[in-house]
Amino acid sequence: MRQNRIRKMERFRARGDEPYKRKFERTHAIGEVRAAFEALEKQAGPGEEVVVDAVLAGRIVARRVQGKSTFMDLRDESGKIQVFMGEKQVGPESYACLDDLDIGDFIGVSGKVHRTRRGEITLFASQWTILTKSLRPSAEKWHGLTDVETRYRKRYLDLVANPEVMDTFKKRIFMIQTLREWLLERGFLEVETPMLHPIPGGATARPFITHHNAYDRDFYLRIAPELYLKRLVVGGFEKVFEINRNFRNEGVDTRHNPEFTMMELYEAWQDYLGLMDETEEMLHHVISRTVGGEEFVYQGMTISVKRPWRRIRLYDAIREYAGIDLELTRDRDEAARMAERIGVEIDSTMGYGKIVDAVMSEKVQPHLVQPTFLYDYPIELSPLAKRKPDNPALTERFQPFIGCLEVGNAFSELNDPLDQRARFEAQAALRAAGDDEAQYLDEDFLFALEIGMPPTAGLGIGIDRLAMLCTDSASIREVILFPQLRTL
RNA sequence: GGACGGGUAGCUCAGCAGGUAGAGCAUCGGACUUUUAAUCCGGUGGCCGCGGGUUCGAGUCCCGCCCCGUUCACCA
Repeated sequence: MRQNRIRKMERFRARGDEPYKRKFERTHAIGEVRAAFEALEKQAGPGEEVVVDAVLAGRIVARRVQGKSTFMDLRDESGKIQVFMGEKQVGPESYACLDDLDIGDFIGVSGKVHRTRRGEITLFASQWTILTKSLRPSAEKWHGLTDVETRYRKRYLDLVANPEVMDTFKKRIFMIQTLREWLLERGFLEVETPMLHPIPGGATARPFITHHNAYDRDFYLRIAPELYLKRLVVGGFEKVFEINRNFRNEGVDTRHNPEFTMMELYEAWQDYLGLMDETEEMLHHVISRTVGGEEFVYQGMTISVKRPWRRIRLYDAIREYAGIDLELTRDRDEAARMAERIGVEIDSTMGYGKIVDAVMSEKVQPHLVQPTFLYDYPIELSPLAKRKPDNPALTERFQPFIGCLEVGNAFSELNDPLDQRARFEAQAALRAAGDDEAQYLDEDFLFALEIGMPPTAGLGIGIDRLAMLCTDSASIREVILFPQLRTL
């Protein structure tokens, strides 16, 4: 089949017609000409014929040949239009060359746009030219491309065969743009911090390791930008954010890709409750703009982002949904017994914090369909968050959940350098005890805190998960253009 | 890493009682100037994921491996 197409390509060349053209001047994108035509039709009187002259370019996605007339569907990024070519209209010589076209080829066409008798907006061609010859067929016209592995490994085929996939990614793009504009309008400055970290910090996760040859040092792909963004706040930036990739060397599933996109912001003079208000406003704005309303459906769940959102203390949520009161104890073993009694599996390596976290994910999270903030987390789970003044076992931290997905994480940032050092040391002890996800001690970050970071609140939003919600995608791979698969 | 499901033509899929590998679409040839999943007639096309085994004979049964999906474990 490929050989056949190469022969056709060569025939164009033999006729002195380059099959891989350079620039092509269009008068309209396909979507534009459709809109222009429909607008004129609305103005036109009854029986009055509407015609638009147009030069269009696009990929042939379907072809219906009828002897001396041929219909094709032509698609560009903005839409699809039917093209009619008649032997009389384009000339017999040019018409004969249509034999050398295939589905997948790019052509340029000029002519007049009318409606056919059957009501289809159609470009009646007077001339056409090959722009790019395709040498391989992509997919079947009716079923498209459904093989998930091919869709992910060869995303270009997915985009060609399944137009709704492009819609999904355009929604993601729009969502990020809306988020960025919201932040910029409120005076946040977008910054870029390193991807290569000498010490991986800012989250509890296993890092990817790489090597710098000239320095002969190992570096880690960042697991979070947090500690660098806070250094900027130390330096005097008061409102900063970054939208960029994080890398975590963990398992891959429908909600986790090894590289994922995170928005992190830091705001001086703010605390977690104030930031909760801002987060609610921000997510409400971004989601409702992206899905086109305050309600949307995610995996069969109807979700309303109408404000105000529910706010519930983590321990209260556990009491409500798990029926146990973990706040009564700080003892690891007792917490483990309570968790096991309600069927949550606990293993001996889990500390108090992880037990609370396990109960939350298994018993609480599945109920958080409508937007909900959980807040006030135990200190063991939050080594970078400020303690609550009235209860040093808790931190000023919250997480927004929507559609049972955890979409973010925020807290009043710990800016007491001595407390931060003690927390890092506790993490180091966990690490020594075999927890390879415990956080590393970053001496320079502590130095920065000793210089002084003003009161600050920080927020991270998982962009991919937000995109999943806005596009009703069951898997994170549906919202990442090139998701990570095993190399073949 | 475990469990379950899957890998057959370019695409979407059938075939499993072990007996020469099938359909639709695409493609190639023929008819057709208003079709839109066009229609009608005829044709081409396959390391049946990879490797081993059982058998006269394996897409089909057995063993090992690879890849994908779902899920559990770990995590965001």
